[in-house]
Amino acid sequence: MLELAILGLLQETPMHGYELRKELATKLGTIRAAISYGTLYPTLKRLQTAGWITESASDPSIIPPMTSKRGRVVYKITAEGKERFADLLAQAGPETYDDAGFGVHFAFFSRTDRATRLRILEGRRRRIEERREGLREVLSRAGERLDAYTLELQRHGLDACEREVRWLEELITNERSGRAPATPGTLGFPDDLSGDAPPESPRPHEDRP
Amino acid sequence: MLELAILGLLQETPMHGYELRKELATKLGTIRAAISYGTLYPTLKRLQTAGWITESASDPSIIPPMTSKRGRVVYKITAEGKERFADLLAQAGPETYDDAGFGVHFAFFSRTDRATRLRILEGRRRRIEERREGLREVLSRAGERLDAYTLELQRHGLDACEREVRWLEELITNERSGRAPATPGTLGFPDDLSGDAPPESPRPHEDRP
DNA sequence: GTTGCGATGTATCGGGCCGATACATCGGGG
DNA sequence: CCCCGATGTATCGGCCCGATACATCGCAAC
Repeated sequence: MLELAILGLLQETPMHGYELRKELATKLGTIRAAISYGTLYPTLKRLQTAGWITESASDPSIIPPMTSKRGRVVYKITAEGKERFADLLAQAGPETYDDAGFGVHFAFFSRTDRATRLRILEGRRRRIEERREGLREVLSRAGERLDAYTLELQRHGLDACEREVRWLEELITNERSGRAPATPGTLGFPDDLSGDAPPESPRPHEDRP
Repeated sequence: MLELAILGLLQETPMHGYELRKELATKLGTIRAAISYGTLYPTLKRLQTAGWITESASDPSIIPPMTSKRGRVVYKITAEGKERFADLLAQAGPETYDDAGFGVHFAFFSRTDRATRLRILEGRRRRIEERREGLREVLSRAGERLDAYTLELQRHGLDACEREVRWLEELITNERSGRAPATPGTLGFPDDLSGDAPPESPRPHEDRP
């Protein structure tokens, strides 16, 4: 999952590890607070070995450099890396629909075509609906088997599920009618979108005044 | 974290692995769908080595047994295990407040005293508030840097944070006034609650009709 | 009746990700 | 001048996951 995120960010611009971590944190703030270095550096090494990214010494004219040994390392995506990114983004395994997987895919939706977006959105909805049904089951039939706190936890979880299903449903409706999510601002990254990018949003309805 | 959950469940009744997994799934359905055996069995081994639990051959008179080799293994908590459980439940490290950690602690709140419950609830609230502030920051100052989908993800996350803070606030208020969570049914497990158990709930207000 | 299938049940393996830790440079305030 | 916080790269032990293998039980279909 992290692989996809790194490839996605490096597609926008080359970066070094520290920067990557920060961008990851803001882009995926909902999913994971901040990626650990104990994950990041091994993953970068892995991607490098696979040939998806290359390591290049920092250009001293651009970045105020650490003047000597062990200077910062800038990572850059390769052509094969871009292919890999597209593959990962479009293919849907079961892990595509868990919390982390879905979040990463969603965060890069602007780099996908509508069909893929719909497929992922619907898969995620199905997943959450299953979770929801499981919780309803427990709440209805195991009312006396569990204590008050556990029940409260389940109720809160059920609520979150129902809320997410509604959210997904709205997104799916928007996709089908050819609208981007309800965002007042403009789209970022008008650079190299492949496939059809979502059109400007007409802001269907206002729920956060 | 799993250690705490296992100890908690085995405190109620001895069980074998398969059963444990199912109970774990219903008790922590909100947190993790189902624990992997690749996690469960090594953890059981670890707990056994540490002396928190013991392994005993299944009693054939109770459980319809698999008639021969590799019969099912029933795990039972030890006195040291109960101590360990109490320690884990009451102590609060930073991991106590992340999603999984908080969920497990909360699920066993009926085995804690009110002071501990309040401490954990407030720690969790603080954690979520920090996440919320981070998201607000990103949404306000990075409006043009991120694309519509990423922004929508952040908005949804922010919404979930605000909702959880409200939930926690309500729970904290209830705790302070000496009420259990708003549950219509009775408390389960009136067996060996240590410390002060939360009293019956007067169902303060109705928000899920 | 036997055959096959789904639920029950125990166990291992490779790999992803985490927190803790170590080490090094840089700019600025006391 | 010296220390401290931000920047920056890297490793290690450990938790947890998905995939896989293997074995038994009850039952229904053929």
